[in-house]
Amino acid sequence: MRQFVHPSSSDIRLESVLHALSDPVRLSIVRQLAREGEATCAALDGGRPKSSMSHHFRILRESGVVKTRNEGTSHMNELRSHDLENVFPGLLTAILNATPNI
Amino acid sequence: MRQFVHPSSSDIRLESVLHALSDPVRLSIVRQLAREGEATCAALDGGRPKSSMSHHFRILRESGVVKTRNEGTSHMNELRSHDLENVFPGLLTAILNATPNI
DNA sequence: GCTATTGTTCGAATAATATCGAACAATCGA
DNA sequence: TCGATTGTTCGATATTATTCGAACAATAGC
Repeated sequence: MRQFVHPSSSDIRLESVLHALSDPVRLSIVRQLAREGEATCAALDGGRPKSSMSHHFRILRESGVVKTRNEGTSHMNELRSHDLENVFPGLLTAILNATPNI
Repeated sequence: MRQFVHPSSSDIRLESVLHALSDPVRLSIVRQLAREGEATCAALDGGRPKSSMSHHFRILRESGVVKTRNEGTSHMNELRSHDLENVFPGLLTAILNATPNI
């Protein structure tokens, strides 16, 4: 529960971002973060076990999609929208504009 | 070697597209198709075994990224740029604009 | 029809991911 | 300091992907 791995902007790889976002659970996390700005892990778990969510947050973090900071006992997550826009202009926007499957 | 599975535009799912493009081999196929317009499977194999490539082309086809048509004994592939643009505006452009990793 | 060419399909081995309970770590408040 | 709360890490299992040789299918040309 110590320091998180956050790649620097220049280390964000397109394949990793696409892989991170190709999972339904993670994509829905990202959509919710886009709506709400930031949220704790618990607020995003949708009833899933903590260990599963922790895994998904790690993938999102290590791919460069999400930034996590400590906030007391909880962890606050936000999208790295600016960094992503710098590295892959238009990508996150296009993904967020896509209609979620019915 | 008969009819290929090509989802209709409305059946193209974002997760599937992202997953298809999260693989380095498939991403490089897509980049090459974007440059050259269309190409046969053989022209895109980069020396890899045919069975491996056939697998990747299937993923690209079934996710809706690529359209394959018979052309004699060979198969001609092209990006479904228009369909993708309609369903996920800006997505393919953003991905193709991203600099390939060095 | 025979042969060469181009891909697909099958099958099996290997690798990578996902899922989740249980144990652990860090912080807050009483 | 003792719980309670919030996540992470570990370990084990299950599912899914990747890779590739070998066999098969379709077409073209002779």
